[in-house]
Amino acid sequence: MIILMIRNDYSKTTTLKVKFMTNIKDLAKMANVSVSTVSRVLNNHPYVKEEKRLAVLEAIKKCNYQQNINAVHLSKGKTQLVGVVLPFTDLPYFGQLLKGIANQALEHNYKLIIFQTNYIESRELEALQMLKQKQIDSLIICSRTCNLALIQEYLSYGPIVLCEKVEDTHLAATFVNHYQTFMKALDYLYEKGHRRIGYTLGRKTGTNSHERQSAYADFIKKYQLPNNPDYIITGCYHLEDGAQVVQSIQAMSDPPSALLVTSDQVAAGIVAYCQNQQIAIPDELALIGFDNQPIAKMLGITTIEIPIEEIGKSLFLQAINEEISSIEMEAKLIERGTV
Amino acid sequence: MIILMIRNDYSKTTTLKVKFMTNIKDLAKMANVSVSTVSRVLNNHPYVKEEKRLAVLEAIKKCNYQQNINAVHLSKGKTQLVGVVLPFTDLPYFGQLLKGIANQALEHNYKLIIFQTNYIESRELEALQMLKQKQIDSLIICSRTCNLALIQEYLSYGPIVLCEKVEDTHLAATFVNHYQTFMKALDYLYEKGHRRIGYTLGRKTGTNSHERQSAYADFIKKYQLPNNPDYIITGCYHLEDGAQVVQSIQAMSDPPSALLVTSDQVAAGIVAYCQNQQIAIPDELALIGFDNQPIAKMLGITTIEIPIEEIGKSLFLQAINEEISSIEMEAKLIERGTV
DNA sequence: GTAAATGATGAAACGCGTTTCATGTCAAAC
DNA sequence: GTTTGACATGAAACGCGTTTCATCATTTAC
Repeated sequence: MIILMIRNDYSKTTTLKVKFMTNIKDLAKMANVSVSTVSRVLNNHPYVKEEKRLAVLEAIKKCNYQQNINAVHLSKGKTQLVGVVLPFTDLPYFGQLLKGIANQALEHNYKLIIFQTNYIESRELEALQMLKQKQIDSLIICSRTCNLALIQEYLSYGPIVLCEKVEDTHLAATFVNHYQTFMKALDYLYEKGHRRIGYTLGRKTGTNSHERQSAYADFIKKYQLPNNPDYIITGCYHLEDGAQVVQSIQAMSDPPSALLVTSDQVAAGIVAYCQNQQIAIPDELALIGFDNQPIAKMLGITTIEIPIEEIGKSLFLQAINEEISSIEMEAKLIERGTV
Repeated sequence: MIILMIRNDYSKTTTLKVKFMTNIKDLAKMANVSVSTVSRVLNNHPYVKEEKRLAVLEAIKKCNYQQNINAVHLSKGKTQLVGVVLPFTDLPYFGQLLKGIANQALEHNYKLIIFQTNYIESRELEALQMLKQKQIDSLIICSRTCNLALIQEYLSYGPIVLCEKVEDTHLAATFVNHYQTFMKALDYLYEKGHRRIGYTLGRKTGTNSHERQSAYADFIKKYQLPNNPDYIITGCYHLEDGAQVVQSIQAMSDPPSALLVTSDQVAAGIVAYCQNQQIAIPDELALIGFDNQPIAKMLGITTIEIPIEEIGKSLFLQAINEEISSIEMEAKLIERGTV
């Protein structure tokens, strides 16, 4: 039930307020100096006599002055704002990534503006537009659905940083080599005797998914394993998707004996549902998750650790740096009980 | 291991670019109209002859024109930006809240600017400053550590919305009645025969924690139960804090038989650790979580459902509305297997 | 046929800082 | 005693749209 009480009308206050806003010109008058001098004081520039500086400072205090930051932005052509494009804010992976970015932003006195896209291309475009419009100084794209070429068109308006492996471009990026990582995990399962290996993905498209797919393709070619398209299960993002994964496996005549899972969340969902269905892990079904989230530790899920916060940190630093760099982060297999 | 390759220098490009930026004045010249007319076209105002409109539109296309949004902001005194203050971005609760806010922001053509505070007061102050500086039109404070009086000082600069019960003020808010909810849960446990009931909190301070505390105090008074300060365990935010909770309970001579837990995450951590320690749930320890997250469903945790996304939605709507309202959301006990 | 309403359009003011440039002062340098 | 460099300061240009106001052209109304 919702209880609603209307208590006040805000608008009246606003109209009045406007007149009372002091600007730099008023300050100049009050302190008997020029606006230039006020600006110098405001920005801590040298060449202001202590006497005048104090006068300005006093005027500022007296009238509760506050810079209109929009004027500053217009004037400077910079906003100290970095855009962050990410599909969802409620997936732990992106939550942590954002945390890593946010902590650095704080340290460098930048603010973040969030574009939650739900993987809708037009929203990514909006973010790019804002770069062009100079509302943000640079843009971090944590995951995208739009074309790489499109992004490149906007490169001249400010740094754009990606979280995926990009070749031969002027784009900065921090990423893990998902091909290599996935291959390592597959090899590990092979060594452990698995020959029917499946995997789950979030979405079919996207660089990281493609890398995983091509690693898998190379893997089955390498060991001359049969290619079973059923073994690829997409649309797995959340904990609750785990049940569905197990169900679709159960429906197979020749189900996989091991699964490489999108994230630890999904892996946890699988573990839980298997417990429910009395499917023994790892004997009947082996699992490797991704990210090494707390939940993986809790449930003893073998996983691939990805330094998400570190990546976030790196992404941010690239966003505010002129130099374009490409940074690869190392992922690490953490053996626990699900293989 | 990190591989870094410096590929290019961005700065050269920027300096050049500036000269090539077209502005509204240029457009006016190109289309042979006044800047006012260009502005009218840009903003879809009436009273422009189709002929001129087309001329302007063509000029826009021809020179790849893009508004300098900072100039717009300065001129209009609005930014279509809403600030969101939240302590952490990587807690599911806040992730979901943000999702609810973000979805509405999108729908109303607003962007969000995130202030991750880690509960550091100065960062909350920064957000308030940005309201004063007009960088944001309004501010949503999901959780705060600063004084309410401080917030009120900034109220004249724009709407501020809180996510807690506030009395007798000009502050808008959407919240759940944590006192009532907590009491309901306590009563429920009492009915089920529990007399030694403890609870965990994130932090000791904060309105919501206080409400829970005072509900608890009233509860034990009502039933004349002993007041055992050990039964209150603070600092519980994450999954992994669950283990510590169980450990501290195990160390008690007279441990609680039931626990009201901060969040489903923490409850899940407790469940996992209890499984580990072979503590039977609910027989040896009953649990009620909060939020009704997927993990609670997965693990069969009895919990209090809180419509987080709904709250987020409401918070946003309040943020962009002139009217100041106070909206209470209903929480619901969901019985599962941990009581 | 004239008054009134409506449509169109541009000049100029406004929002508000930052930064460059020209000018002036004063002390150290030779 | 004059040159030079460092220190100080203000006027003005600049960044770029939005909006008001005045003006003029058409319609519509009666």
